[in-house]
Amino acid sequence: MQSEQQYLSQYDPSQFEHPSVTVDILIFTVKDRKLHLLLIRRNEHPFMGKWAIPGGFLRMDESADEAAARRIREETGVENIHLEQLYTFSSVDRDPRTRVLSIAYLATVPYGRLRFQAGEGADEAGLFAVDGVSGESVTARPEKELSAAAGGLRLTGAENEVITGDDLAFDHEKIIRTAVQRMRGKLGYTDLAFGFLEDPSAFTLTELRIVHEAILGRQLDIGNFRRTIKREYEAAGRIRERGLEKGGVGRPAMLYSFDNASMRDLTAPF
Amino acid sequence: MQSEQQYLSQYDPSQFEHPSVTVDILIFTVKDRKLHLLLIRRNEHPFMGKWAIPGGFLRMDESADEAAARRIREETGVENIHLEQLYTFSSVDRDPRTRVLSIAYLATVPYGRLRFQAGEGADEAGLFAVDGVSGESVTARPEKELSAAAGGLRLTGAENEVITGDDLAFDHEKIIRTAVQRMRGKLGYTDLAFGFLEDPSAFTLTELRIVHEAILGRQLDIGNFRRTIKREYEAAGRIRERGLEKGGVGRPAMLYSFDNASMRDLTAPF
DNA sequence: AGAATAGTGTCTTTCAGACAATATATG
DNA sequence: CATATATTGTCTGAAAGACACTATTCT
Repeated sequence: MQSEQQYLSQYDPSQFEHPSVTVDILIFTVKDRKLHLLLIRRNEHPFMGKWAIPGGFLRMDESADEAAARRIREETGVENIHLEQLYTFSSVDRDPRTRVLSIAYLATVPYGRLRFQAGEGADEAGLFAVDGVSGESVTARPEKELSAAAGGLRLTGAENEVITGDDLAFDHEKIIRTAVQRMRGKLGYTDLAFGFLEDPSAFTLTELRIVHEAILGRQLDIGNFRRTIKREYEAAGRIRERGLEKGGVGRPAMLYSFDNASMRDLTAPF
Repeated sequence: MQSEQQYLSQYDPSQFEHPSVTVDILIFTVKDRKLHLLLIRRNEHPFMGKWAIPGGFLRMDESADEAAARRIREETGVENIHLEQLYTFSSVDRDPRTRVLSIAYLATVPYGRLRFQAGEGADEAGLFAVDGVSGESVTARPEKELSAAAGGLRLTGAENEVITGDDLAFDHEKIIRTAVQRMRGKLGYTDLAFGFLEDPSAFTLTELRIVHEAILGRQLDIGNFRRTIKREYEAAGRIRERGLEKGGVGRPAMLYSFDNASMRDLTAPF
């Protein structure tokens, strides 16, 4: 009988064929009261010239979480932002090169911290406003066919350039739709919105509301929003008053601070 | 300049090292008013003798969804059951053999349809009642360390055999906890519970409530449960009355039918 | 004063939880 | 009738949504 030691020393991982694994990161931010997504234009085959979600191959010495954090650092210079796993896309034919799995991550970045860096291949990067993901098409499985019409994703870039699913590489339209739906769904019972604040230690409730409105794609009642947030967060001691805002037009707002370390993740469930 | 055709024909997928990818399936069922999980005892290294979530390597010609469906068919003889992706576990050291990613799936199977088949390696299989997953530890990221104490997972098998995290292979304790939490979280706003009904075209509201209670691990108020279900499902035409139950003790219950095809999945979001 | 923004209060409806009461079967 | 199960109803308090009102700043 073999011991576990012996077994491990003789194990040959190359006896089976393995798929490639990439990590793709949906980098979201809020700018001009709207939800935006960072895409890069591919300058290589396949899908040369199309827009794509930034990503890269998973290295053998890093977990998917680590790979996602590394790629977002390389792509945007940003560190320590909120990052959560979204879904693993695995259709056999999703990449024409060979079998490629994609573990998709969702990142929330304050706009002020975003720096577009010329990527490795000097890719062109673009921020696109996300409109027209149907509010309720909460019904489909990500990997099943989502009719492009229903839910019609619209992305609006600089100089009002509008792109649609056809201008995206791979199955990235499907991935973007899944991500937007997930964000909307989780907004209400997670701390997702705080990841977009420029300064979580000094923000106004109006700023927080604007983040919520950008994600949901609709206006919220000012009074009801304040009441709800205060009940959920201030009563529990998770946000605190930090004195009045300085400068600006109109009545100065109360500043609040949120302890980023207390961010609830809720990645898998719910 | 190379055409896309040329590029693809010259692409060599073996230029990088690739991780192995497995699909693990958490097969849940409801038996004796309790949530149960199917585990198999490993008869090979590594973790020989420990209990594990059934799974297998992803083949190059199948998606992860297909692999999960295939494995559950092989393991239990069951087809056409509800299956959803849970999370992809990717820690570098989670498998001592080599780098192995696991895409975890969650399956909901009516107890009456479960058939234990002697697996490929004639593994011993066991159904374990799931107790003592802390109701609220909704705070952690699945891949981060979850203190084994908090949430203390307890699995009770045949003849009251109790096993804990130490008796499980790999990081499977973490995966099981993630799955149970996810089920609880999604129970309220998805159709998850219907996947456990022996006959979705003829069930009573009491049967449906027992499924909810098993998943949540606590009793529910009978009247309030009925009211809520009827509002959510009967008003929307998603369940229908199908006449009275026959036989049994006490007042016969109304039978309802649920159209399985209308199952809302909500895999990724929410 | 007027414009702009922040913040409070009130009314109504919806809904969840606790719990009581009624209905219909079997033995 | 007793027992068991199913089904309906009632009361209360919490919370969401619509909307009106007040407060504080700047120009």
